[in-house]
Amino acid sequence: MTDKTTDTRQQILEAAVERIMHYGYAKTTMAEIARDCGMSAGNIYRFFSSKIDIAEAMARKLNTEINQKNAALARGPGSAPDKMRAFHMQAMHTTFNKLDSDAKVLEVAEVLSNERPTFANEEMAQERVYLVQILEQGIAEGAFAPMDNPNFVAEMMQSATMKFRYPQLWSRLTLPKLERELNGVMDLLLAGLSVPIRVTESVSAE
Amino acid sequence: MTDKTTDTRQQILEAAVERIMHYGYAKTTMAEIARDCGMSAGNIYRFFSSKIDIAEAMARKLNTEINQKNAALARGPGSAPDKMRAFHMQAMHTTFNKLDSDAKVLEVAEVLSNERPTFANEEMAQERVYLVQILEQGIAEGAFAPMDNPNFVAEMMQSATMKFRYPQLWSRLTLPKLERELNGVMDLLLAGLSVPIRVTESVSAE
DNA sequence: AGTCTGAATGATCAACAAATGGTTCAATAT
DNA sequence: ATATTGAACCATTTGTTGATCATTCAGACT
Repeated sequence: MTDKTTDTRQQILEAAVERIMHYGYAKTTMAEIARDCGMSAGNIYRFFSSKIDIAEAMARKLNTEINQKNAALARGPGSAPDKMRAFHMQAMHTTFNKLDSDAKVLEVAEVLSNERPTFANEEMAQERVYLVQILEQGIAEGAFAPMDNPNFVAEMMQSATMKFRYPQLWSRLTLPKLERELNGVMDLLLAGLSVPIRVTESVSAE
Repeated sequence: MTDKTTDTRQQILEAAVERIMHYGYAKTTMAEIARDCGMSAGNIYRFFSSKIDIAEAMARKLNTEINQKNAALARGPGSAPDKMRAFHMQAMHTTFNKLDSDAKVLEVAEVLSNERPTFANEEMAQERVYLVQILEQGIAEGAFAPMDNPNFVAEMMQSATMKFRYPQLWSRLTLPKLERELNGVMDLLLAGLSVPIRVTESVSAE
């Protein structure tokens, strides 16, 4: 399990995280990471096929923590509507604080979304797993009306709360104002979930 | 009413629109606009206090048309929920087509949102006037539950549909996919509007 | 007086040169 | 054979210098 290869991969990743968090992605060079690990730059390519791959691995690691928090929340106690609200509130707070405290994370996020467009989609899909759990709990408890396709509804919840994902990119609102807005939007959405939804046939089905 | 000053202002604005639409904002110089009007660059400043002011006037003019379409839609026939859906669908289509057809408009929009941050807010507020009209019609007809503060609810509708305002900035979705998503979100929101909303007290009131 | 110009100013931009840094790979070490 | 290096390659970035352009304003024109 703990073979040398994964060990070295780990070491490289740690060195990269250290530097990237301190100096940023662009300012961190492969040569520096290599020096920190006592190897040559070329050798890194036996463990990661590119610099952006290191960033992706780093982001995956960070997201593991978030996913665990989300899993705990989805599985934990409380009514489904409360959990749904808390879920989105937590997501907003997490990104708000991350972007607020160190801009280095933002830089990595931007580079990743440019170079690895599918990565963000994966994360969204993962998040939906937990949203669907909450939705299903709500249906079972009678708080939400039954629905054909919980995953689609989860996607709609994500769409409707998009503004609160990258708060400081859209608006220069303060956290309290964002909280009030998100609560307002959640009021509407949760009310919507409590009622059987008349599904619209697409204007232009594809 | 038609004094010379406003005439000249109009002439400058038209010349600017012509050039900006053709060559873009950055590539259009004050000297060129002045030449088109048969005057010196310095003289423009007797009519507009800066280049960005010209762009703002231009955007105001464009938005007048949009506002008229919105007013017509809000006042026109149809049930409130249908109109609410059509309203947001129209907004999405308008920006999608604008950004798709000529990137020049996007450039002006970007410069404006940087240099005149309050301008976009004004537009949003104007749009809300029409949203409130639709909401009030819906309440009168019984399609929407009564609400304390229609303007706040209109704001929430705007927040929840933010993703569909600048479609190509967020996602690389095609128009049909965006339509389906927006319809899904509207299904949720309209269902929410049909039910009396339990208003949440802010987690951290400010 | 009120209008307008064109030169002066300073900030931003473009273009080109130099250096940097991601990536590859033939040679070397183990 | 496998692991590692370091020089070489080329794309991107950085630094520098010379325009260009928005903006101002002292004076000219009416």
